[in-house]
Amino acid sequence: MTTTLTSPLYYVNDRPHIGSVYTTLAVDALARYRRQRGEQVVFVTGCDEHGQKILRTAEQAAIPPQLHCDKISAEYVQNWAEWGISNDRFIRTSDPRHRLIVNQFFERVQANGDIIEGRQQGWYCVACEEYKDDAFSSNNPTCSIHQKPLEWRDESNLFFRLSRYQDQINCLISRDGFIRPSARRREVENFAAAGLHDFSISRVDLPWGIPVPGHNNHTFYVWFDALLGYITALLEPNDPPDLDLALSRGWPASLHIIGKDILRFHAIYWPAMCLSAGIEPPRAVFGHGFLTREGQKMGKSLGNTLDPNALIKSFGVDAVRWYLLRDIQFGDDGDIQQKRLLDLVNNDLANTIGNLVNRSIAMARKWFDGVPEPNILPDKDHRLAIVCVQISSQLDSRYLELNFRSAAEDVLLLAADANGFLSETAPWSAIKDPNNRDQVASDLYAVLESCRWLGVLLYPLLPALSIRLLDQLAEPSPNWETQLHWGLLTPGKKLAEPIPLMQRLELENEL
RNA sequence: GGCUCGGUAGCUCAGCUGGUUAGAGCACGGGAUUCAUAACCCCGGGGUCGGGAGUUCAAGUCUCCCUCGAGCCA
Repeated sequence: MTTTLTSPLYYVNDRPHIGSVYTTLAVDALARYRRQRGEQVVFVTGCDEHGQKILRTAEQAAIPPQLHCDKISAEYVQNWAEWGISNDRFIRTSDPRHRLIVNQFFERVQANGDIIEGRQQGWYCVACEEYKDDAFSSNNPTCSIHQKPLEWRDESNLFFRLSRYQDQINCLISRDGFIRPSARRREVENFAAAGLHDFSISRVDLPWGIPVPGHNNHTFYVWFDALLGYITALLEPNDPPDLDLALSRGWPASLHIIGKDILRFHAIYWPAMCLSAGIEPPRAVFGHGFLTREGQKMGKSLGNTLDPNALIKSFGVDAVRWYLLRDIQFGDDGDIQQKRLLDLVNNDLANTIGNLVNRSIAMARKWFDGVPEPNILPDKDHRLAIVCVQISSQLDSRYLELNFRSAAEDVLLLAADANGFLSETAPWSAIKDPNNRDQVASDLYAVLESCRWLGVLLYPLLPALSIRLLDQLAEPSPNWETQLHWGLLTPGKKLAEPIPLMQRLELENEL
């Protein structure tokens, strides 16, 4: 049984920005969690490369569109590598195999009688790649999102008969857990309740797209082919481009994680397309919120965008990843604040967790030359053992809810408990009396074992830091199925000198 | 214009089906400690829960009106 998780396929109109990093980090955390829980995960990401907007961008740069796409998608690939993203697939919709999958899919939809010819008239926003229904009143129509003039279009297109799926879509979107978070469900329901209209799936005289079989001059509308990228992506590297084969590799997707702006495409259009082709719709769609920066929308015109590369350079991957997942309720909008990023990273990662590991190993080395070996190992009733087990079981429901914030807080609780335990037992005082040596050994063992749990539990949120932590305990595996048992840390084992897990960040210059 | 979501300590937010003196983290102030990355631990100040009216023995929690913010649809 395969679990397919997807990020959006990012539009290559522009370089990767913090918003796509955010989404992808979240999918990554979930994917890592699911893998640790023993699931066979296919984590899909990639690029959406067709459409008029891409063509124009390439024209402006005076390069062929394919070259433009190659450049931008290469940046994405490199970016995800730098951020440590564990995607299993990276699909590009200009991939030749994708074209054949789209054709096969289209044949099925057409065979089902859901493709009709029609005439599309209206004001079109190239930036949105969408017709705007509300522009007729104005005599100088502009796109409310992009503040750019709309273009009048009057062309005969192919339409997908979305209207036939009204009932099935109503039923699907009212299903509990299909649209998440549930707060966004109503919005989609209202849209559907207003009546679903057929939508055009082809463009005329737009060379940068996949040709529609049997219809000269027509290429597929970007969205039609882009969504299908989720299925093409399931093909393994040497698979022939066969739709059924692709589907057998992990369809239906367990979850599409996307920004709230494209919820409608994923919750209505896409499932209807699947139904038409006789394919099961995705199981669920999660629309997360948008990020602002210091209280302001980010945008190129405002000149306040955050460059992902600059973030890595200034703070490092762990710090940014922690901050985004830890401080912003996944689903809600969130505000990125530099001071808060520094505060939280320093408090949580450097002080609470990093220092705990550091002091524990230092004590163990100083007095026991490694992991202590008490006469009786602390057992499952030890207060820290109870906390470890309780928190790890709680984490399952956190990830089920995609509540990364609470997951992070839970893990933090364990570190705080271990710190509190150290203050209470004060090994540094107790050790002065030789009679206490065995008790100190036992206490320190419990703390080190808790550190090991910390490392394991932290893995989905902070894979790099998790591995660094476990390395210092000479316990390399973050596997949740095998490692979440109390007492696996080998007594008597030598430990190397601890290295701070996370350097405290200094407030240098504003980003 | 219709609809959705939100407005709780300086900041980010918890507060389930209404019920003891409204909570957490960060920030801030004080204390304790020295194993540790001046880290950890303890204590504290700080909120008329956006505003108003109503229902109720009792409302941050329900109803209505207003206001502000984000968004969907026209």
